[in-house]
Amino acid sequence: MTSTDRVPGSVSEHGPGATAVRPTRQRRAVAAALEAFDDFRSAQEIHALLRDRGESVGLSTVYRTLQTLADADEIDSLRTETGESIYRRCSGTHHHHLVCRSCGATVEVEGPTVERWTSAIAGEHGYTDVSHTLELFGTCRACAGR
Amino acid sequence: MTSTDRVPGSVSEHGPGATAVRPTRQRRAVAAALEAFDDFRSAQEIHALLRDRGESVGLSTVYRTLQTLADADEIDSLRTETGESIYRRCSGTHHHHLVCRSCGATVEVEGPTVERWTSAIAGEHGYTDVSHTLELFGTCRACAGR
DNA sequence: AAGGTAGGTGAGAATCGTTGTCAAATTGGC
DNA sequence: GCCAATTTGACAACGATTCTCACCTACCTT
Repeated sequence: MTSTDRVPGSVSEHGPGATAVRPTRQRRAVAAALEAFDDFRSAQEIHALLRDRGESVGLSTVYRTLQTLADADEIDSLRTETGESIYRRCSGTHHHHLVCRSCGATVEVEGPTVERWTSAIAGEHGYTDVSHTLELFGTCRACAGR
Repeated sequence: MTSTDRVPGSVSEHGPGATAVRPTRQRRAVAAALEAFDDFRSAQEIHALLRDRGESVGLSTVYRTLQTLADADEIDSLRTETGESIYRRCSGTHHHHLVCRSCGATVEVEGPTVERWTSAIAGEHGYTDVSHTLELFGTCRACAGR
C-alpha cells in the first residue's frame, strides 16, 4: 500500500494506511435504498427493492455494505424479536427506537436518563467498557385504532 | 380435544383438569441443567451438557422445553449480539441483565428508573402496549484484569 | 493512456441456529 | 392393563447470514 493519504468517499475511516472504501455503484445504490425508507428494513428487503428498481446488487454485497455502514455508525441496526437484522438510516447521535409492532413506524428517542442509569449500574458492579441495547416495541396510535 | 376447558401451556400449572404439561424425564433434565449454570447458556450447550452427563435429551426437545419455560416466564431468555438465543434460570421478577462479554458472568439488575422512563416515552408518542428489551454488555472486574 | 494492484463483486455453496415432521414411545386416567 | 392424548427424537427442511473464489473495477503510478 502506498503512503499518500486519501479521504475515501462515504464510510468515515481515514488516515494513512487506513482501509480504503470505494464509492461503487453498488454502495451508492444501497445507500439510496435506505433513503427511500424511513423505517427499518432487512437486508433481503433492500436487496429485493434494488432488484425491482433494476439496480440489481448481489445479496452478499448488500449484506456486506449494510454491515460496513452499521459498523461505521452511519446507519442503525437492530434485531427483531425473531433474530433478523434490520437497518435504517439514522441521525448520527446516540439514540434508541420506539418501533410499532404492527406497522413498523419508528420514533428515535434519546435517553439521557437511561444512559446515566446504565453507566451507574455498570460501575456499581465493577463492569467496564459497557455497551447497551435498548429498544421499545409497542402499538402506535394509528394501529391501535383498529 | 375434550370438553373440559384447560389451561394450555403454563408449565407450573396444576389443579383439577389443568394437566396439559407432563413432568417427563427430559423436562426435569433440562430444568436441572439450568440449575447447574448461573450464566446464560444456549440450547445447544444445554443439549451437550445433558449428553455428556449421560442424560441425553433430543435437541428438538431441548429447544421446545426451553421455549415453553421462557414463555411461561420461568426462565430468562435473551439474544446475543449474534442473534443466538440464550437462557438462564431467573428470579421471577422483571429485571434486566449485565452480562460479561468475555466470561458470561451475569448480574440481574432492576431498573425502576428505566421502567418509568420507557412508559413515559411511550405515552408521549402515543404508543400503547409497550414492551422493551434492555441488556447491558461489559467486561467484568475479573476479566478486565487481563 | 497503460499497467499494476488492492479492494470489491456476486453466484452459489456452506454454515448455523432453529423449527417442522411424523412414527414410535411414554404418560396419566380409567 | 388399556386407551387416548401428549411427548419424544432422528432427521429433514428452513431461513438468514457468511464464505469462497474467480472475475471485475477504481484508483494510483508511470
